[in-house]
Amino acid sequence: MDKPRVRFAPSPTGYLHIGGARTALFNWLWARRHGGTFILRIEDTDQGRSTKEAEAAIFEGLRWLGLDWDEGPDVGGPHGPYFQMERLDLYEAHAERLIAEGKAYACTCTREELEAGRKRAEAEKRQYRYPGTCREKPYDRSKPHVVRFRVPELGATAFDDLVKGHISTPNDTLQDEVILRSDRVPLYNFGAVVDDLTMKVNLVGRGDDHVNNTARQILMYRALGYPVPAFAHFPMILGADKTRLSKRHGATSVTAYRDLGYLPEAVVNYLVRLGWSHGDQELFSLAELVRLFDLKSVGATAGVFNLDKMAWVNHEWLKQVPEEELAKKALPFFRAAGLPVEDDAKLRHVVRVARDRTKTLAEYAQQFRYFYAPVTFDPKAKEKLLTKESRPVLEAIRAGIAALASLDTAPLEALFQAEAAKRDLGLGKIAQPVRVALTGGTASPGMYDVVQILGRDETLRRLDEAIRLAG
RNA sequence: GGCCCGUUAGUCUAGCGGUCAGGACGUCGGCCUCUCACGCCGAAAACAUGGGUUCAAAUCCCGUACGGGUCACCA
Repeated sequence: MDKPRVRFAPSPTGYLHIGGARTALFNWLWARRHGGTFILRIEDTDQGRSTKEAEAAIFEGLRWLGLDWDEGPDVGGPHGPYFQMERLDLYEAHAERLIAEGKAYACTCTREELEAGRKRAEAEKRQYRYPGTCREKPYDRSKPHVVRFRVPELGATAFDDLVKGHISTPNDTLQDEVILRSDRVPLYNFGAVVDDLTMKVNLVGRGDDHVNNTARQILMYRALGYPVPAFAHFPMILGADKTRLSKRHGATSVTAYRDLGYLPEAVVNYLVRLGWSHGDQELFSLAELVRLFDLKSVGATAGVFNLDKMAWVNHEWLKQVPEEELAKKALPFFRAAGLPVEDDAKLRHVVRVARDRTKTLAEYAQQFRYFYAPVTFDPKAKEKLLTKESRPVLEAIRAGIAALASLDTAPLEALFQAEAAKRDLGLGKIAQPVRVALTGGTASPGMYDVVQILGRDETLRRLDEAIRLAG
C-alpha cells in the first residue's frame, strides 16, 4: 500500500465543530498510523461566508486537539500554505483543458432562465435536471458564462467506500453541473477534485454528507485522466433528537469544550469512540490510537453525541493528571470565576479533593468556591444544622482546633472522634454542623481535608460566625 | 418527490451462520462512609418489521417501516 496522503479541507465559515474535528481526527490518525501525510487545505472559495477569524479558529481547534499537519497553512516551503483562493489559475487551467477536450462547456443560461426551469419542473412534479441547452454551443469566452461538466447519460458510477462499502449512483440522476462560476472561481466538487489530484491525495476521508458528490467527482477524475483515490465517508454526528448536530443542541465547537474544562485527550477519546471501536476498550490516548486506529473498524451508522459519556471520559482523564499539573490546569478556571487563587500547596490540596468529585475543570471553580470565597449558606442546611443543639458541638470543635498542635489528619480525627464519643453521638452528628459552618452546605470533601485547606485561622473564623448564627 | 446510505438496550458499541447476544455511559439497588463523591458488588434494559435461504440467522438475500444525507454560480 502507498503511504496515505490524506487531507482535512474545511471551509472557513465557522469554528471547528465536533463533526469536523472527528473527520480531521480520523484522517490524521490514518496518516500517522501508516507514516503518511496529513494535509490541511482551506476551502475558501465561498467568499461571502469565509472569514479569517474562522480560519484562525480552525487552526486553534486542531492545535488544541493535538492534530498537527504536514502540508498546508503555516507550513513553509513547497507544501503550503494551501488556500483555494490562491490556486485559481490551476482550476481554470484544468477547466479549459476539459473544454478543449469537449468534456466541459461554457453555459450562458442566466440564473433567471435556470430558476424558471426549476419552477416548471416543480410545478409538473418532475425531477429537474439541467436540460443541456448550451451543450453544443461554440465556446465564446467573451460572453458571460459558467463552465459546466458534461456527465454521461447512461450507466452508473460506482466505488467501494472504505466505511460504507459498495455505492453505486445512476448517471442519469446526475446533471451537467457548474464547475466554474461566472467569475471563474471553482465550485466545491471541481475545486476539491483538482486539489486532491494535484496534491496526490490517495484517500479522501470526509463526512458522509458528501457521498452523493463522490460519483460526480469520480467522473471528473476520469475526464481529467487521473487515478481515482479511495474514499471513506464517516457517518454524521447527531443531536439527542437524532437530527444533525447543530448549535441548538448546545456547544458544538471544540474550543467551547476546552473552555468548559474538558481535556483535549478526553475530547479526542470521546470523538474517536463515537463511530469507531476496538473491542471493549473505552479509554485511548492519542499515541495509542496511532497504533490501533483502523478505518475498517469505523462504523457506518450515525451516532448521537452524548455529553454524559464525554464527561465521564473527561473524568477518567482528569483522574490521571498528576496533582501539580492538575493545579496548573485548574488555575485559569478559578481565576475566570473571579477567585484569588495561586498555584500553591493549597490549590494542590483543593484539586486533590476535587478530582473525584467533578467531571470538568470548570466545575472545580463552581463547586469549591468556598475554599477561596466567604461561605454562602444553603438556607435549609443552616436552619437544620446551625441550631442551639449543635452550638455546643461547634464550640467544642472550635476550642479543640484552636488547641491542636498540628492540623494533621490524625489529631483532627482524634478530636472529632473524642467529641463524638463524649456525647455518645455518631461522627456524622459532629461533622455535619461543622461542615455547614465551614462550607455553607451539607456536601463537601472530608472534614479533615476541609479544615486543612482552609487553615486554622479561617477555620476558626468560620466556626465563630457559625456559633454566632446558631444563637 | 428522485437518488444514496443506515437500523443490536435511552446513548456509544462488540458480534462478522451455532454466544446464557459481551462491554461502556446513563438509570436503579446495595456495600464502603463524617456528608458528597470515588471505589466495589448487583439489577433492569437491545437484535425495527415481514418474508425467504439454511439443519441453524442479530449475522446472508428481498420487501416494508422508520431515520439520516443529498438534489445551488454553498461547501
